[in-house]
Amino acid sequence: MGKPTIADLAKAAGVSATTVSHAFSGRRYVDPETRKRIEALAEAIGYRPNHRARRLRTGGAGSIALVSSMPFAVAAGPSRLGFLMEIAAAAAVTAFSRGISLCLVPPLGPRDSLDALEVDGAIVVEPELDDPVLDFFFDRGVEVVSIGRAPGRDSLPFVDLQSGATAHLLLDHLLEGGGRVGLITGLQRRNSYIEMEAVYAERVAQAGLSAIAIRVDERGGEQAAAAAAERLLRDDPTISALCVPVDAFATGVLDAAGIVGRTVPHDLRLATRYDGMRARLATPPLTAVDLHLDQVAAAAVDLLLARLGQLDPAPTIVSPPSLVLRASSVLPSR
Amino acid sequence: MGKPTIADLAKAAGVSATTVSHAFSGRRYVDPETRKRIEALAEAIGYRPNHRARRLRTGGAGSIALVSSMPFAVAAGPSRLGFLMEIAAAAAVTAFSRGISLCLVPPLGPRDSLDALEVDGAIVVEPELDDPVLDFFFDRGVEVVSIGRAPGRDSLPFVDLQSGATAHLLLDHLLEGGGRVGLITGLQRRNSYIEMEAVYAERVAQAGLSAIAIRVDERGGEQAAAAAAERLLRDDPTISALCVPVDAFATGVLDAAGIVGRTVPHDLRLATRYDGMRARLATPPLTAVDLHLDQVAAAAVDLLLARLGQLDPAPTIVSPPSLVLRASSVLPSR
DNA sequence: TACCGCTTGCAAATCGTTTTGCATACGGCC
DNA sequence: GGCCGTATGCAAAACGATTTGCAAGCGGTA
Repeated sequence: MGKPTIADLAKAAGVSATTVSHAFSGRRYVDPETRKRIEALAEAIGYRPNHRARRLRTGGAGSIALVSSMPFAVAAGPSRLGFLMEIAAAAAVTAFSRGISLCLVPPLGPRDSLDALEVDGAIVVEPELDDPVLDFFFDRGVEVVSIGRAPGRDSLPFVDLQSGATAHLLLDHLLEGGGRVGLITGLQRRNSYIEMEAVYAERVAQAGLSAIAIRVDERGGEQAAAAAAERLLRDDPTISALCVPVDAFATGVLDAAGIVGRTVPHDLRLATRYDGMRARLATPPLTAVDLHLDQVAAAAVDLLLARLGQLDPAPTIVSPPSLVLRASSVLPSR
Repeated sequence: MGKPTIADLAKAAGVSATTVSHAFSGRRYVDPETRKRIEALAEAIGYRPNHRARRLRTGGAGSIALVSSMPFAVAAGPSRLGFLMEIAAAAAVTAFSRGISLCLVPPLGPRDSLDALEVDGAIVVEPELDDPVLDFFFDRGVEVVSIGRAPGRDSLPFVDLQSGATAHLLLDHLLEGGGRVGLITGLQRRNSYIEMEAVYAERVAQAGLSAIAIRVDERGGEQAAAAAAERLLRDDPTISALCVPVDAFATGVLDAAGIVGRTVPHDLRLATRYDGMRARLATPPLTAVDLHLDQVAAAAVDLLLARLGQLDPAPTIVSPPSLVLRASSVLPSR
């Protein structure tokens, strides 16, 4: 016969299933001695409550989804993979410590392929404007929080990536080197780009400089950025620094700089946003921002659980972003 | 009132719940016209079958786990993160295309934190000898397959990482450059290390050379490898090439080479296994092996589903590993 | 007419919990 | 002794689907 059920355990302990249930849940008083006996017996016969039955009764799936709003692997090498996966790893750890599991959800393909998914809530990473993935979950009545504000959806709860502060860190650093500073963001309308562009416009105006900002389609990856940067650098030789938040774009720019004969950082200073392997291993290594993604991920999980009523709302603390200076933007002092 | 149930739909269509169920599952004939009506009505009232109820009845969780047998992030930067996450991304896509979802499971911490996990099966990535994670799932009666053979568990189904072939590719390439070739593997007993060491011993013997092989604790990461390599290179200046399967170790060796004043590839040729971002972005870029992890991941998902009886066993094809030559092991031809 | 087989549909059991409403026992109090 | 409140436990009703066994309708055949 199969796994022992609550009825088996009840029979063994000489009580009813109700009492067993109460003994475990504590929702009603059970004689301590009875409870002890039940617990010991449960251990002995190897009883474990059936999740499926419990969930049918109580509702709730016991899991949450982590969703990328972008293709996992863009054609030429995984672009946001590092970013997403660093979050995924941290989120999985936090989720499991809270007793729920984490489903990794690939970007929306054909609608129905996601029909199998059953989760209590979802975390969407850096949604873009009118992101279809948000509608998808809304339709299903699934609670959603985002990492990074969702443009055009002010009511959606989110964990702030503090893109404004990040933008200031990067741009101030590049601007204080003097010269003309350009900006390369993504074509998609994500909050981090929007804030970055706003701060850029403001700073450039303050400094009395003209803006040089272009957008590249994320799906083009490194190559698209390299091509765009090459054009930009040829058109405008006065550019002395570039702020390139997307790390894959930044390494593309590095290639472009090589092609047009500019040395980084001497002829072109460069900084990016996400401080991942890409930034650290680039040649030269890229100045970047520590976004504390592990904390962000943990905060997102807790925020979601709080909204689901499974956790008391206790705001997790996320450290402010901090600049990590590297050779790509720092001229060696002589 | 809540979401429509099968009873609501049945009433609306003027049939019984049974008929509705059969109309969807096709397990028994229903009049095509009736079925049409049911389907149209389902769409109209927004009926979607309740997963929880279905699962209680049929058994099955509708999801599988992907498990790392190592800490996600080892102290000094994610070492195997790239490897694991590349698999995770591909596995998620394949799993969802098969109508099941993928849970990312952090390495075993306190036992009970995994109690929430409910999956039909698990994929364990490169288990080591006596890996506790395997026992954990066996205890729970969860079907397991591994990526890379599980040492000491010959009966466990697995997707071959073709470590023998990989070893031959790397070692033959390094050996044909002449000189003495050393090997740095991991202390943990994973199949890929074991096979690599075996092939190494064989090849070195064939060539009439003496073996220089050391093992480094994976948990020490890049630094530990750098320290070990530095010692090795100082002790034995005749070493002309190193085969370092762990990518994080390989970049550590790169550092060590710099410290002892060796230029790669001129004074030391270097090759690693996993062709990830680390290998590609290192300076110089590292010769590596394309393991076709996307195919491996897809094959693992399908193998698991086949074992669960949810898929007809149709062996997925995994391309043989292929060498990716890069500057770390190829002397510029003059 | 009686019988058979085929098509189509329904009622009811089942999966294993949680939870509600009721029952029993018992002690204390007037 | 009668009454009431409290402590403890049980029976039974959900939860929403799947699946089995049975039956009605119907045409064809002997």
